Amino acid sequence: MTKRGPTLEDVAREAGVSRATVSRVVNGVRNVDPRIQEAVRRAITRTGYTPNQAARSLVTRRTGAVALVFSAAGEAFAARVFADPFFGRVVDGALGFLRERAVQPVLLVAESEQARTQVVQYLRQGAADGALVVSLDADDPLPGMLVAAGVPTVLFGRPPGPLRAGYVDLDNAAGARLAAGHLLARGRRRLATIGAPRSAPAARERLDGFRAALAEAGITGVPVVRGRFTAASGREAMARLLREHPGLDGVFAANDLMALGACQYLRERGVAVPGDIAVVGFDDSRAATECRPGLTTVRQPVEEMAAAMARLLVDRLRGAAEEGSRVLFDPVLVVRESS
Amino acid sequence: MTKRGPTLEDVAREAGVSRATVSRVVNGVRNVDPRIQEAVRRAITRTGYTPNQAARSLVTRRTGAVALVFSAAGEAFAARVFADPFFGRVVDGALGFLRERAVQPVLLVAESEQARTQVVQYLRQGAADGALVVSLDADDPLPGMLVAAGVPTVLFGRPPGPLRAGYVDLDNAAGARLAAGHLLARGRRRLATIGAPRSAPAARERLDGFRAALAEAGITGVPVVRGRFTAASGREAMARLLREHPGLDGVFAANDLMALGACQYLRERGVAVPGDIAVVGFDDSRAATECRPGLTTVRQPVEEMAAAMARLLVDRLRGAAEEGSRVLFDPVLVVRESS
DNA sequence: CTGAAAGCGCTAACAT
DNA sequence: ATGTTAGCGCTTTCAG
Repeated sequence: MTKRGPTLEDVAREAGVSRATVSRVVNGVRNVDPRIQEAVRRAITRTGYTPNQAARSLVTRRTGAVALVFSAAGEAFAARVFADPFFGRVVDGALGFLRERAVQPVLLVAESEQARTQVVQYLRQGAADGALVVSLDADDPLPGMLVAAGVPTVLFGRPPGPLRAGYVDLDNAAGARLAAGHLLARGRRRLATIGAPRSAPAARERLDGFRAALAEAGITGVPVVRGRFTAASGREAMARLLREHPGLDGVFAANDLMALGACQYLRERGVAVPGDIAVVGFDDSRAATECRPGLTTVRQPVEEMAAAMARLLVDRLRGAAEEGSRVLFDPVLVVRESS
Repeated sequence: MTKRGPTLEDVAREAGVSRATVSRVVNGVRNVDPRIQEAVRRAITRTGYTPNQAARSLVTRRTGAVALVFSAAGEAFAARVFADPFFGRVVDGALGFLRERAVQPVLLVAESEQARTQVVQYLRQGAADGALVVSLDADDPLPGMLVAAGVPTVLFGRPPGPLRAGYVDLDNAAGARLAAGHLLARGRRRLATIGAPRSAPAARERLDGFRAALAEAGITGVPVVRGRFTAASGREAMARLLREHPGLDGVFAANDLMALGACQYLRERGVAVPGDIAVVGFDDSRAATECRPGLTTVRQPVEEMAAAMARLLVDRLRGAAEEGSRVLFDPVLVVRESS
């Protein structure tokens, strides 16, 4: 049923040369007479030849593609992933880097156990040369499965345990310190935090860093309510904080979306931001700029980090980087109106 | 550098049978002695064998994967795609269907001309068996390029011209009529619309349908301001409408995100929704339920439509469906608080 | 029910 | 600088 297109053989015959020569031209190998190159090129356009990737991969053991895998369990996973600007930034960052190098990025979504198995199988079968993995849970088995399957892997965020995989990460604790310092400098002392599920390592570092910084300033017992990285959960968390700790004057949220939800809630309740309560988010995503008032936040250079992941992987595939290479980024405080 | 794993040959030797037999077992062909099957299975686990997809594809001309392509030009395309709940719903719908059939979904993003070329090349080289395409612009060359490259293709939305591709679509005009009828029934007569770029066919049908329905009720000259499908553009459009047509009592937006932006703006300006101005959106995305007040909207069953696309493609790959098959869905009005 | 053998289309030594 | 040749790992007739 699939009509087979022209092969190297056909082009070779058309151009009156051997398969090998055509292959050389196609792959841009030097040492081919310019006139013959030209003839081959014409034969290629005349026949409408396209290399067969399967045949090529079979011998080169390469595909020229790299997978970008988003992993986490849950209902309507894609709908949630696509609702969070964070992932879009990762995609933009990785794509920008890969396109330039003519590496084809393919996005894979591992939203369930079945999906995880399928994704691992797909990659272990050689559908891509390596994987960039963004996993949301510390206990996600996917990174380990990929590494065990021999797939060159680079992670967003330090893996919870030792793993033969490279990674790119932000100094989350330092970012949290920036947020803490800012709130303190603004004279806020009755602080609270909106956290994330315990399984999210980055968010955990943020909260720990925040509390550590406050502890150094003599402030302890900072309340935490956990959200799920969504604006809706930020609202709920804020509602609860307000109920249980009426005297608050400052809130630090583990990401912008939750900070946004918190701001919305406060505004609806007639609580002034930053007048009554100052709010600081984390990420500097679109949500931060679209928030009214503009959200003060800790910038995480997601696009650059994703590009760094891609670079790490590409270098490693070329043999130019170690298996466990890593790159750390520094956060920057972006002050807007919310605090 | 890539360590090559065990091959069929290795498993065959281990099990004391021929390659052909192992292949039969792996591919679930009947007519294999149960005892031999068992022996082969053990040999497979013992050796840790995984089939090499390239070798397999080379002979079968199949990959077992299907591409889901998002296409449209623009800066930070992925960031925008990921900001719109619509795409997440498409992904969830398609993935749900494909997973069950053990077809691997791979997401491809065509955000620039270069990307388009790369994507077409990738698919024409046989990296996937077919493509599900969600394209935002009527003048997007990608669908045509894919069809010309011989890639079995199914589109979201009717293609602007004749194309040997299947598609799934919503009766957008009917949806717009529902919105119009609802606003009229609510006694609204001074209506306006927030549209989308002229290049978006679906949005165009919505506006045309809306105006046609109003014309039947004797209302003409309905103002249009065009947005870009984003909440921010919805705000701007609403601001302009309010400025230029102060007496409005109802607005129909071509998607929920823009309706959401409009509601936010109205609220900030102290205009009551639906008291002063009734608002109707389109899609019934998450944005609709998260909007305050809840957004009245025309439901588009995106997940089902995406699943239908996947079914169309899979059937066609099996030879069980025609090249140009199509499926049409009916919209449903979902009344919430905004009108 | 199983095995032998012929490729699928391509790259990469190796010759020339 | 070009051609010849030997596979890459798998499926699939075709015999048996």
